[in-house]
Amino acid sequence: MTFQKASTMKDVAKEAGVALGTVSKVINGIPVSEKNKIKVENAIAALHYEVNTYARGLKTQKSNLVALLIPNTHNPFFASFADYIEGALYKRGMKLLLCCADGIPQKEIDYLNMAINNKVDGIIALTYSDVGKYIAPGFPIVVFDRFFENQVIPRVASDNFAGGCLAVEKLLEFGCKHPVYIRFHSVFPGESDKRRDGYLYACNKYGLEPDFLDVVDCDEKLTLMKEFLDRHKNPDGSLRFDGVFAHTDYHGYLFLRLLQQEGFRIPQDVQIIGFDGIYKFGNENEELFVSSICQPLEQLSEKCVEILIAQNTQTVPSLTLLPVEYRYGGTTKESGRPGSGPSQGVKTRSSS
Amino acid sequence: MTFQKASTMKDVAKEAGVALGTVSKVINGIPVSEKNKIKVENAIAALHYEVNTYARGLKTQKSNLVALLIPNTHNPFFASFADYIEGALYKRGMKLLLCCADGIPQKEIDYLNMAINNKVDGIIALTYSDVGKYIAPGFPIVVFDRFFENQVIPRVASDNFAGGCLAVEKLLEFGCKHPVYIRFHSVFPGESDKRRDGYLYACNKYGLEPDFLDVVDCDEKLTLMKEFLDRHKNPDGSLRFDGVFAHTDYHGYLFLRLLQQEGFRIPQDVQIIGFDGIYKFGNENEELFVSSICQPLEQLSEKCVEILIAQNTQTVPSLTLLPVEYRYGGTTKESGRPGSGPSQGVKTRSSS
DNA sequence: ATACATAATTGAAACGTTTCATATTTGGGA
DNA sequence: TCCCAAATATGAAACGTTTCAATTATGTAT
Repeated sequence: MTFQKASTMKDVAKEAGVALGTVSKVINGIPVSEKNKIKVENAIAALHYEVNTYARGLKTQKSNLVALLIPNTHNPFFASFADYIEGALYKRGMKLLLCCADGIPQKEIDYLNMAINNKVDGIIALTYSDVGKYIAPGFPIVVFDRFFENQVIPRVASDNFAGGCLAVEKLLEFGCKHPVYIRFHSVFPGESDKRRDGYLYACNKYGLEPDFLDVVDCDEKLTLMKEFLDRHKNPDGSLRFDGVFAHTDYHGYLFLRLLQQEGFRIPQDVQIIGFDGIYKFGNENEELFVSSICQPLEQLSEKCVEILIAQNTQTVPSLTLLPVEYRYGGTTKESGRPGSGPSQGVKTRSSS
Repeated sequence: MTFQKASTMKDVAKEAGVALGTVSKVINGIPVSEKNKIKVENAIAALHYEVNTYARGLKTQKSNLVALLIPNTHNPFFASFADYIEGALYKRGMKLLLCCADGIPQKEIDYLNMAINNKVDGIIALTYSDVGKYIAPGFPIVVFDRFFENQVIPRVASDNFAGGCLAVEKLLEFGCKHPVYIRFHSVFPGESDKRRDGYLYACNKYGLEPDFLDVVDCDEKLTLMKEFLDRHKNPDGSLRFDGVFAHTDYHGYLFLRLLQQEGFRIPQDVQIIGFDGIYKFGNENEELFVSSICQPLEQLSEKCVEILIAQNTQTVPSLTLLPVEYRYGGTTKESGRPGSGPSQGVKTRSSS
């Protein structure tokens, strides 16, 4: 268990009494006579030989390293995404370089260059800037949840449009007559813009009047929500809407609190459906913050890795959409759930 | 912006009309005549030269890579820790290899070896197994929040003992007469065990009878809590405790819900203080889940990186404790806060 | 103008792999 | 026993850096 001097393939070759090339073959699983294979394996064990990643990388120009470029891991959505990506890579013997660019375009570009310098085999990006513009054509990359002009780069995302429809349909199913949509969006376009399209489509389909708050994200979210709320109050104090489709669970949760502060009961007076499927404490056996259109984050992550790797050997679809699903989170009037809490079993992920 | 053929130092030397060694000096910031410096810089720019990490690593045996070995990033505590570590490394021009071992000892050891094989410059570990046993003496490593026999490895943690005391003192300050302690612990020892010691010490100091639920973590947390609760009910249905110090915010939150389900009001009937300082949606401008003894996670992360790097050149303290602080999270009766919510400004981290 | 100390530059060697053209071994058939 | 094709083994070259001993340029004092 000591790593005193770090033995090399040359040492192994000498110890085993074979040539360098033979050792290389054994290490890389290339057929070799049984006799020599055993000699080499014994020598490797005896010397605690470990492949030197740098020497190998220098020759092969492969690293088994993938850079994940995301804004941060404080946000539970990104955090879980990172975890699933890590797992998907680990299964394949690959490693994850974590790059948190805080959503700052310049930092995203810096990281991109750093990753390329470090000879990563590929990049999975959830960025605000159009990273495609800074990547050599053909360099393996997958973009998650974002939409850019450059159609060349493969993208993976949830079916946000279907999610927007589903949110409306669920609200209608649970008895809503007037679902509104609330959104604070980034200045950069993204796949999630389709949630709005889905909402609008569903409104049209079911003969509803679209009604929404859709502004650029800012620090005055509460003020804007309050104004929206006030605009929708009848003279008698009642509301002119009874359902909310929030662009994200977080927005839904903010609105939930505001409504509660104003004395409205959730879900009795107003039902809320968010988007993402964020669990409290990041624990999938916990409650959701709000009823939600849940993104299949684990499958999305798996897909990202799959497509990243596949593009080395084949052409991959330029857009892959995975289906979303509605899940109860306490803010909807589901039949059989009179506002009661969810599961009782409390399994925890490793906790601090 | 094309990376056609990836030029080398030799190309740069030729282009600039200088020797290889001169190019190397310019790249590594070693003094060179102004004239040559300019020639080389121009050539580098002209050829879009980028250092090859593998060639460099092969010579220097340095990678500027640090492995972070944690259970996962779903848990917001670990997720934020990872983010801060990433930031602290980025500031120093270093990169983060993210290793999520799910708290499985064998996986932790596997990752450890992988990291060493990949010639990381150091490891920051938040593990369950005693990784020190699998590391060559002298290999740069910092252990966060864990306590192992092997005193040789530098450890960083919050002052858990002081935190345990502080929790009791705060509960007393807010009017509690009988604070209990709730904990579901790992089978592995850790620095956080000191929270219990702090609780006991404070009980003794203030003449209180210690009273706690302290069992190994399992899936029956709710059942055990319910039993604990029932054991502490008076014949009239009132409780024999009025304050709870929960080992983590999560445990505090579970107990909070249970108490609420049983009809107790928080904080009027029972006050709760957790530990960690977990924000909803990982957003530090959001609410805490419960009032909490907060770990200074950003400073802790910075300290980990600092100590990891320092040990290359100097002896570092074997244990570094950082102070914790109490923060209001809605589950305590603070003067001036009659159960009202916290801040109104809603700044968000980059959100999906 | 010369000598000498100092500063700057040079390029071969080495880091530990993989690759591949060449050499050696193997064993089955005559 | 001998030959030959097929299978296996060999080790030099190359990957792109850094390092360092040797060389050359520079500038100062005489």
